[in-house]
Amino acid sequence: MNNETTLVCSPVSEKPHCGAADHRERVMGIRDAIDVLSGKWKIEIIGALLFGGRMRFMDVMREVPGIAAKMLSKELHDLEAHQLVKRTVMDTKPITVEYEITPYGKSLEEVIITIANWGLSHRKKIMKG
Amino acid sequence: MNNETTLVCSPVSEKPHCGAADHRERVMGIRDAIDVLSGKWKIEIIGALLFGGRMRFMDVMREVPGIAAKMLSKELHDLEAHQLVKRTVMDTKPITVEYEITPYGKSLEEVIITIANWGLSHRKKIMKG
DNA sequence: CAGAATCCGGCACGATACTG
DNA sequence: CAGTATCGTGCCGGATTCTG
Repeated sequence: MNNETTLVCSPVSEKPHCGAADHRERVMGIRDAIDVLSGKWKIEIIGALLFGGRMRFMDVMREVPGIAAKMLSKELHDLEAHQLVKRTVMDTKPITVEYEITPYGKSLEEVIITIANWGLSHRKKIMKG
Repeated sequence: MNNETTLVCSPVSEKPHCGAADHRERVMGIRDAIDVLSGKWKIEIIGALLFGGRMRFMDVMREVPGIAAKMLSKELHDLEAHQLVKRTVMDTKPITVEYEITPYGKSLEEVIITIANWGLSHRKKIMKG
């Protein structure tokens, strides 16, 4: 995963007259999205921040059960590099840091909700057997 | 990844009267969805099958640029185990196999489209910046 | 053509300990 | 509290070869 905000695929070389077979574009879109959201934790973290609002490191840990501090730290930095999350350091007595979704990160809300809803219905289906 | 169709999280223990803090459920949903869709390729494969319709192994390979045969085979089996994809063996002279999205797999269409669209707009943003 | 088998490197992820 | 540092491991995923 690059720190730089690059694209996975090279831009569309040519698209003479937008005809059929533009799934190619969709595939590229999927690839770019996966690139940003890859891994076991990113989507959960964004979801937590999205629905929990601005919160501190430890709060995020609580909202994302099972994640290790190192992972959370790394993923948050990745998300910050992609401008999806904003980090704010408060100089209180013991230093506190707050994280929140950026306006751009908000654009992921629909994606997250859609995924969460599907997961929930999938869970119900599995539980019924 | 389990072969069995299990859930990552244990079911909701109690939810007295659906009050606040039900992001917990959403987080569980996200986790279940990630579990099914994890990895670098699954979403792309589903997308290809969703928009490309029933097709053969080699066609899927063409639709998912860069994937190795082993990966594609493995991912397709995973998806089949989760009942998202159906495999059909035709006994032609050189054996051919066809893959297609199941009705249940269709339920992922909204998810995939949402992701693809976000990825596309993200791509545009990055290219400008 | 559709894949199974094998080999292999890297990194995603985890556990623990330490710091300001 | 909010992290870094360090160490270890599994498995993800790629390349290649073999089969029916």
